[in-house]
Amino acid sequence: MSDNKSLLDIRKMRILQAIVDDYIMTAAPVGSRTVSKRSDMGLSPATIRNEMSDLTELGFLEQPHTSAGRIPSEKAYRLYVNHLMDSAKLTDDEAEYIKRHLDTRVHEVGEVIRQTAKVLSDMTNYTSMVLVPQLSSMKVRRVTLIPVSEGSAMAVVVTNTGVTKNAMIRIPESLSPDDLEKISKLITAKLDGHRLSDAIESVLPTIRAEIGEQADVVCGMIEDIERSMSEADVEVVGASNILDYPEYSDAAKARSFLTEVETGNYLQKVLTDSSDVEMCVRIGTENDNPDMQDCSVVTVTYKAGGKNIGSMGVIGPTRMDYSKVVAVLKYMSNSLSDILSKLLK
Amino acid sequence: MSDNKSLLDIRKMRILQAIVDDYIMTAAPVGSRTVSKRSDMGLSPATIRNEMSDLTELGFLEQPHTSAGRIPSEKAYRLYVNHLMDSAKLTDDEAEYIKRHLDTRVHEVGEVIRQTAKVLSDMTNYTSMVLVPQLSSMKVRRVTLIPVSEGSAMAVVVTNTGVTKNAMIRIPESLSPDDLEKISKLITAKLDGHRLSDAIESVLPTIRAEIGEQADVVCGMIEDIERSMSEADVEVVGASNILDYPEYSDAAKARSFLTEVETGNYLQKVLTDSSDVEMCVRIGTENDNPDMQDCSVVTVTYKAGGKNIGSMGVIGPTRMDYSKVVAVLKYMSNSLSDILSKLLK
DNA sequence: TGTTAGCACTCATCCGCTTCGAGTGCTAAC
DNA sequence: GTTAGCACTCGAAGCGGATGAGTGCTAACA
Repeated sequence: MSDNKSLLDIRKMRILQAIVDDYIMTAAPVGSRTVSKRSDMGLSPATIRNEMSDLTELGFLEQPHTSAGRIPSEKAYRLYVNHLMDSAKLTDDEAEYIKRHLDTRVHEVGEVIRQTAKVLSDMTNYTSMVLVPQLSSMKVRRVTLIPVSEGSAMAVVVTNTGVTKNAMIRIPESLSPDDLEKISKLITAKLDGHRLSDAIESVLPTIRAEIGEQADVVCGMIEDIERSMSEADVEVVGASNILDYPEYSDAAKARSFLTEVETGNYLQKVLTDSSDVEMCVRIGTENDNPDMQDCSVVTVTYKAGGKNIGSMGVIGPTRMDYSKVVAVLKYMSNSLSDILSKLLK
Repeated sequence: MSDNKSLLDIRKMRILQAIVDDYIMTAAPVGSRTVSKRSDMGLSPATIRNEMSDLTELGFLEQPHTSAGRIPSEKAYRLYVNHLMDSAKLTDDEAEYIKRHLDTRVHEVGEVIRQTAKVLSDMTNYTSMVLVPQLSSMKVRRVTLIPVSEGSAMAVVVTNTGVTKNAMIRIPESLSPDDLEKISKLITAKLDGHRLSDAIESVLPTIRAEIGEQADVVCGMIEDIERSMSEADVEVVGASNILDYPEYSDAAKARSFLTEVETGNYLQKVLTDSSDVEMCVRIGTENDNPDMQDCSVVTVTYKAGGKNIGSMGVIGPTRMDYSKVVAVLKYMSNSLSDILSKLLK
């Protein structure tokens, strides 16, 4: 893994970097001549060729056929991401663009998340995804049950950070609106300050102990609520951007990508799995979903009040502009964290 | 419009029907030989050719080039939809499939709508869309305001049919949770039995008259709520199905279709515009959105308690299997109406 | 010993050519 | 009114040579 770097002398690394840079831009196999001209190393194509031959043998480059140039392997992208790419800063224009489009006057979390996803997709021209802040990590401040019809109610949970989520739950038909109001107050009193995920273990026994008769009903509701709330919501934008890239000009390939994105299962999995890693890059077959194995996924986390509360990411072809994507994501992570920190008091 | 029919004798109509049927299946220009064989009219290709020549002159057929077959024009699809197609019944298997997948035990409206969209898309292999039942047509039963953070609250509206919707609204920072509870009860009392859309005109003045001091605050909230609630929600499924059809093998074309579907503006417009027409078919340029002018959109309404409360539809290439789409939509409209009528008491 | 010019070789792509065949439209005969 | 026959059109597919980007090897050079 980290051996990769030591296997290569500086010259090989610079050549590899030049090749990856070029391939990311053009999507066409890169020849020795191009590298010789582009990299200002003052080496002739012949020399470059020798080095490229070595790089191929080492598994960093691949040859579509004898007389084409070379294209980077996944191993090359991995090295590129870890050591080679110059971590680009955003231009002033880009930073300005983000500032302008992430409207800080918006006062609803969901709206901010949607804007973030939109900006992310617009700036990178790849598919973006943002995990809506997850309740499980926050403390409950209030639970409200609203009667909807015979046997069903809507449960609204508000957290200490002001994030809300709601779900329909089934209730015994015998409960009156007044009963629900009482139960709301009871549950709020009991859960206030606790994490929902902890509630099952720590709070339910107390309730059972304190109120004899209807304890089962109330506990059942809390379990229902906990179950509904632990489902992750993901905002996805720009799925169709993938059609701009020649590697997806094959309709079947585009289709399987888009279908996977539409269902969102894998994206959700990636985002929740990475929601405690500041930055994470999955390249090609590092994705365990077969339909995503010629994509790369880059994710970052975002915070509120110094604590990770969600993550977001970008999906594109393995030949994506990692440097730009990383720069945009880092910037956006900070912006979103700032906004949410203010918004969530 | 209805002249179209009278312009054509029965034989021409049958030939046209055979051509459209064939083209819908194959997406390839249809030649006289094929029609002669497929339609059991006992006519030679030469005769068919004469008729096809007439049909071309009348604007029902088009010729990609001299030596190809003919393809139906939009005018032909229109005639086909209005008069020609045999309104297929679903097979027992298909009806069975729908029954099995529209789980009537589900007790949440949103879930039923999502299932409906999924089934619609799976059965037709086109893109489906379902308008979530709109509050504006229903009567309010309860409005609940839940404090979320300084200055903002969540408003949850429950209607007489048990449909719910919620929105974040801004509130004066001075309001306490108790104030909100009082206001909730006040608003509920005032709006109960009224349509939200009527509330502005009929109820606001009463409120202003009755409670002097905080009337402005309350009325402002009601207006906020009314605004949020009147936004239509659409569930879209199967956008990537379009890539299965050769007319969208061009990446640019597929892209503009998918982008339009992703934003959903046009779909929402179509569904709301058609939400009082039992069935509506828009063929090609009958769509006023330029990106959708080689699609067709078929919509139907659905009811609860005998009253239209929403609509759903299917989007595909102009060469879509209208007969099947219409059959599926009609069946689904009935199923969904039944389910919702029970669900919404 | 590392670098480079030179050169033969490979192979996808392009272009022009031909062939093929599906389909038309017209005419003349039934 | 219908149909067989036939010349004609034109895209699609197949073929062959030219093109050129790119390689790998060798031999000479600093």
